[in-house]
Amino acid sequence: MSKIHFNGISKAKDAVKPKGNWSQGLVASMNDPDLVVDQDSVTITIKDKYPKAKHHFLIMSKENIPGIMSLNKENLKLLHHMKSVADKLCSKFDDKFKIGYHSVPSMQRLHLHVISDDFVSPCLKTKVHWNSFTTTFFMTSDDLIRAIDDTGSISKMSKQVHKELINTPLKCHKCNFVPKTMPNLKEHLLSHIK
DNA sequence: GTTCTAGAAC
DNA sequence: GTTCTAGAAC
Repeated sequence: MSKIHFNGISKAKDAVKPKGNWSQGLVASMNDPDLVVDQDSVTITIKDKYPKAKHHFLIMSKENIPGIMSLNKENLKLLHHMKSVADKLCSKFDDKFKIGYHSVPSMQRLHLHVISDDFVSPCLKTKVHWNSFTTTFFMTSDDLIRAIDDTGSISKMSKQVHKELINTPLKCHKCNFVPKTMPNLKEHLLSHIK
């Protein structure tokens, strides 16, 4: 009887991932000409790589602000400007839009979601996706600016509330329909398209 | 954030 | 048997 020995070659984990991890994906997208649609001295507007609706953009800060938890009153001018950029972008379309921030963002770098409220897209797949835009997990730009104006910072959402919001039972955002499954919801959403 | 997929739900 | 969800990813 003999033991099997690893020879050291089997674990080549460093060779597989040459670049930064997934949470830096948006920063990488800022340099992707296929995704950038507009920019000015302080913001870059990109198309979300995995759009959750017919139109889904991200207004990003060029300044390295990690996320909403890093904001303070010195950023108020920037926040108002980002909202202004979002409004101007929306005016190019007939669709109704939601403009706001995720309470617990997954990706690094401050980014404002600008998303049409049809939510018809192959990339919308999970309950997490749905609830991140249709519950209070989605903080409107106006509410976020008001919070910074009032208190000077964004209070961190508790793990408990985060979990509850993300696990909220599916419900249509436009009517009282309660779908049983995500495919069920996606089919229903088509009925709200003009 | 996405991909993959085991096993729960149907 | 197929659909769908939910957790790991070294």
